[in-house]
Amino acid sequence: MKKTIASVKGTREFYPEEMALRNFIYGKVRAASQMFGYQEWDAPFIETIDLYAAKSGEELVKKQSFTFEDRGGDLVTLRPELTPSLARMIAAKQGSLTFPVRWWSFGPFWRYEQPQKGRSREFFQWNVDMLGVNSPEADAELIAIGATFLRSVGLSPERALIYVNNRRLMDSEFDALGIPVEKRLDVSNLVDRRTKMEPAKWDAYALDLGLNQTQLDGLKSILENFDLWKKSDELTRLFAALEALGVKEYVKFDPNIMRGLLYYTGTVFEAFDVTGSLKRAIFGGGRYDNLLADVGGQPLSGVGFAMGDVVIGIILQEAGLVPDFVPSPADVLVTIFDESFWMNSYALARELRESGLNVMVFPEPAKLPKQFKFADKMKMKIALVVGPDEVEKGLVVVKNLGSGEQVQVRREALISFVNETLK
RNA sequence: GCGGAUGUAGCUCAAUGGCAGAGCACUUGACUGUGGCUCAAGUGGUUGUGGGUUCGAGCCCCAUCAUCCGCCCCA
Repeated sequence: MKKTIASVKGTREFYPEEMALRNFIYGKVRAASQMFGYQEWDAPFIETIDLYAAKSGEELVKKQSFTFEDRGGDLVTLRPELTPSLARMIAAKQGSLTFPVRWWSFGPFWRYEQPQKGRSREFFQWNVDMLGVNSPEADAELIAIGATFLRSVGLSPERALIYVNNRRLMDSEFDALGIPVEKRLDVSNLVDRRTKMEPAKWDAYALDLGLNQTQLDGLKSILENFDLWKKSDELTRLFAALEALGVKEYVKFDPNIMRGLLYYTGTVFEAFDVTGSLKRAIFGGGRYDNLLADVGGQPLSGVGFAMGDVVIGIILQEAGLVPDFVPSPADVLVTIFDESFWMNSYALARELRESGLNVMVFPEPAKLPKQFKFADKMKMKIALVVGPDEVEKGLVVVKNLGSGEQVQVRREALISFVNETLK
């Protein structure tokens, strides 16, 4: 190992190959968002710690945020999530914005966690939100955007599913069991852990939280009742809308989906890779009714979801859904025959560029085999040679690097010939 | 914060406590106007770092750093 200064723990370096994956995801995310008429926006990457202290969980603020003192002595934080910034920005212009607001964003976030598979300290996240409409149909639209994205990257419903539940439905079920309001958070965590714990231990944990045996049995029957949604008007309307939107096959009701965030009040949903080894959610979101009022705005209901780039990137790669990496964005290499023809090649490259082609010229005279080898490694499609014979006769050699065929073309016909070859 | 594993050439990895190696990649040549295939030669190392044990450490011991996997947490 040479002595090099290491990158910061938990960050990722984007070599061109990784950058291509990031841009692939960004392109699909943008397409899905824009297809539904959402506007792109962004917030500051650094915020005061107070913004998160108000509403985000204590764990997030105290242990998982990159927080430091600026030169003026204020505590600032690299943003760990976007929603508080969204709430502030909406609240600040609440009187002048045209509602419903439909916004999407894709940008960097930081969380000081232990890096492992599917999780890094610096990552990109897609956020999509609609504010100003409170209806199951609006919830369905957000879910449809997520499903549209999954479909667009080639993840079929056999591969990825969105599980849906509703906080209000669960609350009324918990009421019926006589589970008091102050135990809701504990029960919520309990439900979240059900798939991670052995059944006997989970039972013991439940009783330990203060549930009695009748409540435990009742809870279990709720969590195993996949027809429970029929009791909820909201979910009945949600599924009708999902069918009309053409994404119903991606969505399943699951009473076990709770989501940790405190601010969700109605519909909640999470997408998972059904077959893969990765147990982490692809994206997740839900309806939040109180967020705007909590940051000082007028009460305003919203619904949204977020997707990190790390998990979806791994899934797409493992599923072979990432397009082949093309090293060079240029299709054409102009070789330099020798020093006396150097400027000749530069001028030829310029001429081709001005016609709209992406053209790379070898940077200096070198042996032709070396230049061809370079073009081959960069997976370029065409190499051009202008040597003494060609200049004398007004020709250019066009070599098709895929087939190996090469022909001499009159210089005046070069651009149309190259364009034809590239088709 | 806790636990497990791994650090040797640019990459993937070998090497009973006894001369630090292979494949791929790279450079050159076979081939002075043509890449992929083949063959040959060559370049490339403070074995993550710092200590210790030993006649002798890539290997054993201690510490430390980094990476990976899992737990916790997951807004």
